[in-house]
Parts: sequence; structure tokens; C-alpha cells
Amino acid sequence: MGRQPCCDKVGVKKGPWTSEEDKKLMNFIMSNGQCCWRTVPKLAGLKRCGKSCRLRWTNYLRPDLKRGLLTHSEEQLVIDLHARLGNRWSKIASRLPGRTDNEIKNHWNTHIKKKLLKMGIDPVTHEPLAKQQLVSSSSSSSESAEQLPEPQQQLKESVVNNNEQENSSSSSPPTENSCSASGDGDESLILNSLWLDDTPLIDALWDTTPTSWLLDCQDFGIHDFGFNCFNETQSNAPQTLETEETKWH
DNA sequence: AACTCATGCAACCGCGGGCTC
DNA sequence: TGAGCCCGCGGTTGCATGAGT
Repeated sequence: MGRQPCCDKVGVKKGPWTSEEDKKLMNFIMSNGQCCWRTVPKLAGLKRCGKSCRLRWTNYLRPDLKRGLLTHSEEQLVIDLHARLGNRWSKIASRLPGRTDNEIKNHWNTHIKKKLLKMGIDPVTHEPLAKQQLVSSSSSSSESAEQLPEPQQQLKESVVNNNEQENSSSSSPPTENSCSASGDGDESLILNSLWLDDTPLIDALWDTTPTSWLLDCQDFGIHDFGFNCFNETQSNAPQTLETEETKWH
């Protein structure tokens, strides 16, 4: 169907926001609340499109936003949620108070992705890269997985064990990616369990993390990246965020 | 000091979903 | 039921800044 542009392109300003514009938008939202973004620029006296106003507000001006780098445990949470949800940044962001989908997406693409790759973990599937290469390069034979070198074999077993545990526990649903072959039913279970409870996961998640198999990744040099503190942070992540963050970065 | 390259972040764009009529 | 509209999402781009040569 034909779509009208989100705003009149003529006379609409683009590019970086000035502090004057920020002030206008901030004042307007503060006094009128968030409503009908299409009308916001007009009412607030801005030469911007509503979309741009919404983005600026949600990604930058919102008073509840945290600024600065993601903490260690926030990163861990992002990794785990990404394993469950894939690139659903807004869903992931909804579990991290004060963080925006854009921020998380950027952080994923610039930091976490690289760290995972360096560790030999596919950032898309969250599976060990070595394992994937073996599987893909040796046709569809299931035997290939049995012939993994020792470190990869340990990883594989770890993954299997975790999946088995998760499959047998109603309180910790299987990951979307690692169990992608199990069908849509699993995903709906995951989503149900995730979204029925809207409280942020930041404090509770790592007790049952499906990426806990990363703990066994010592042979991939994980200690170089600070993953050796997974065990510590599982039990008291929020309390140790700042100190762990310094190790991590 | 000047240049190039890499990195990180803010912002834009196009599309899909949901709602209304 | 389907067209029109708006909002929100995810992918991508562009620019500013820092590091390296």
C-alpha cells in the first residue's frame, strides 16, 4: 500500500541536534508528556519530523537514561538475552533499565561482537566457531561432532548439558538459537516466560544463564576478557559491577 | 605536524505491526 | 475487509574523534 512520508520533507531539519532544540523538546515533553509524535515538532516549535523527535527523546533526552558504557553485568545480560532473542534490541533494552535499544545495538556491534569473535564464539548463533566450522565443512554427518579436539569437545558437552538442564526446567526456558531445531513452540514458551514478567532481569538472570557454558571456555583465552569473573557475578552481579567493569575494560 | 585508518556513537531510513475507520 | 495512518523496530550510514604512521 502507498505510504505517506512520516513528515513533510521540505523545511525539515536533519542531522545533529542542537542544545536549543534539545531544550525545546525536553520542555515540551516535560510539560505535555509523550503524545502523538507527529504533532510534537509543530507544537514544540521544532523543524524536525516526529520520528526524529521520538528518537532524540528515547535515545538521549529521557531523564531515566543511564549514560556511559554498559557495565560488565549489563554486557553479560545483553549476551544472554541476545542468545535467547536474537537482534530484538528493543526487547533486550526493555530488560535493562535506563538503556536504549540503539545504545545496546551499537554496543553489541562495536564491543561485544568483537569480544565473542575473539573468543571463538559466533555472535549470531552463540555457538563455538570451531564447532560450527567442523559441522559445516563435513557435510551433515553427526559423527563430526564426536571428533572434536579436546577443548571443543568440552565446549560441546557443556552446551549439551546446559540445554538438557534447561529443557528439564520450566523456570529456565531453552535458548532460541541453541534450540532452534525444536520449533516454534519453544520460542513461544521463551517469550511467554520472558514477557509475562516485566521486571528487569539484571539481578536474577545469571543464575540460569544459557550461556553459562561460556564458563568452560577457558581454552579460548576467556580470562583475557574477564569472563573468569562469571562465577563471582552470578551470585552478586549488581554489587560488583563497578569493580568488575574495571577488570573487564 | 600532517595524513590515514579505525572506532564509536548519534541519527536516518525503510519496513512491519497494530489500530481506526 | 481493507485502506490509511502512526508508532516503533532493526539495519545502515555519516560524522567526530582517537590512534597509528
